[in-house]
Amino acid sequence: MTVTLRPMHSRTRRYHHGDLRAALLARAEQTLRERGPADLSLRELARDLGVSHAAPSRHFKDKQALLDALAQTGFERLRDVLEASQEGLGESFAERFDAMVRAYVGFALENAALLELMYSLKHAPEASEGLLVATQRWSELLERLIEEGQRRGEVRKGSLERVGGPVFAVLHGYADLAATGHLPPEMAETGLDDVIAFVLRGCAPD
Amino acid sequence: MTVTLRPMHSRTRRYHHGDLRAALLARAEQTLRERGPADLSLRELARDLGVSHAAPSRHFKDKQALLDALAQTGFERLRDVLEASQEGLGESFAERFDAMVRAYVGFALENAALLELMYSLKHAPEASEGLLVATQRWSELLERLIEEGQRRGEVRKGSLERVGGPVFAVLHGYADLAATGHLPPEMAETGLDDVIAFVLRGCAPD
DNA sequence: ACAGCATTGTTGGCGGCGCCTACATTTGCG
DNA sequence: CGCAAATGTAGGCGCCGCCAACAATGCTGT
Repeated sequence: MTVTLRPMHSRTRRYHHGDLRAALLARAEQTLRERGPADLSLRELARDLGVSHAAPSRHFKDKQALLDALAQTGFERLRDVLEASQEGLGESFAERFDAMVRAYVGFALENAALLELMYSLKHAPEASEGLLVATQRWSELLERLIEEGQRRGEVRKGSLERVGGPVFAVLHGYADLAATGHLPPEMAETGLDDVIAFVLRGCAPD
Repeated sequence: MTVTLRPMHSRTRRYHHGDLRAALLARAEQTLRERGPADLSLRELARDLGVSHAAPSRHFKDKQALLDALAQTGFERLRDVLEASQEGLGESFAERFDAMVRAYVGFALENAALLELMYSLKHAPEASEGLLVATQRWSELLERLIEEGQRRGEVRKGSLERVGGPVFAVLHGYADLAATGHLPPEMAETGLDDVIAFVLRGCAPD
C-alpha cells in the first residue's frame, strides 16, 4: 500500500515520503470509515504515516482543506456510481430511477461517514473551486433523468424545482436515515421498495 | 436572565452559582445557535458564566452528556411544537398533515444546529434513559396522524412502516436540506407546498 | 445549635489537538 | 553544478477535555 515508487534503498524511511498527499487522503478515509469524523486528527494521521506532525500542512493548509479534498473525492466517486447504475438499462423512467436510487442508497450505506462529511460542508465562503463544481454535478444526473421522464410522459409536468424538489428530499432523507442508523429495523427490509413506489406515485402524471 | 434567587448580598459573585446546570444548557444552546456545534467548548461556557473550567463537570460527566441533555430538551420542545400545531384543526388528514409538516420544518429552520445535534446522537450504547424516550416519542405524533388518515380512508392501507416510512423520509429530507442551506434558493418559495402535495399524492389510496 | 457529610466550586496538571515559525533535507531546473 | 522551490522536522503557543486534590457551602439529624 505504502507507495514504493522510487525506493532506491528499499524500505528505510526516506526523508521525502513520495506521495504524502495521497497517503493522507487514503488513511483519512479509512479512519473516517472506522472511527467517524470526530476522531480524525492531522497529528494522528501523520503519526500513522511515520511523518512529523507538521508535514500534512505542506499539502493541506488546514484540517478543513483536507476534509474538503476528501469530500471532493467522495462526490466524484458518487457520480461514477450513479453513472454506472444507468448502463445497459431500458428507457423507462421507472426502471432508471429505481436503479439510480438503489445506487445512491448503496453508496450512502457503504460510505456513511463520507457522505455525512459531503453534506456537512459549510458552503464556506470560498471552498476550493473543484469542490463546488463536484458538489452540484452529481445532482444533474437525477435532474436529467426527471426531465427525460417528463418527455416520455411518465412524470408529471412542471418546473424541475417543483417536480424534482420533493424527489430529492425523499432520496436524501431515506439515504440519511439509513446511513445514520435511524431507520426502524423492520423498515430496512422493504423500505427502499416502498420509497421507490411512493416516489413514482408522487410524480406520476394525473 | 442570570438567576438571582437567593442573592442576599446583591450582585457579588457567590461561590455557588445557583443553577449552573440550567445556565450551562441555556448558554450552550445560544452558542450552538450562533456558532455551530463545533465551536462548543465546556471551558468557554464556564468562562462565559464566570465559573471555573472544571465546574461543568459537576453537572455533566463529560461533554457528550451535555450534548445529550441539550438534545433531550430539543426533542421535548419539538414535541410541544408539533402538538401545538394540531390544535383547533379540522379532522381531515390533509389539513392536519399540512400543519404538522409546517411546524416541523419551522422548528428545523429555527433550530437548525440543535436539530442536527438531535439527529447526530450515536444511538450510543447507553444514552441517558430520558433521552431515548424523548427521541422516539415525537414520531408517534406523525404515526398516529397517519393511522387516523388510514381510518378515514384518506391514506392508503398498509402497515405503518410501509406507508409511513417514505413520509418520514421526505419530511426528514426536506427539513434537513432546508436547515442546512442545501436547498436551491428557487425552491425555498413553493418548495414546502410541493412537498406536501407530493406526499399526499404518494400516500393517497389507489 | 452545630457537627458532619454530600454538593458544588476551585486550582493545577496531563496529554492531545490545530496552527505557527524557524530550520533541515531533497529535488529539480536553469 | 548550484540555487531556489518543494517537502519534511523540531519546537512552541494556546486551546481543549478530562482527572485528582482541595475548599467553600448547604443540609440534615440530633
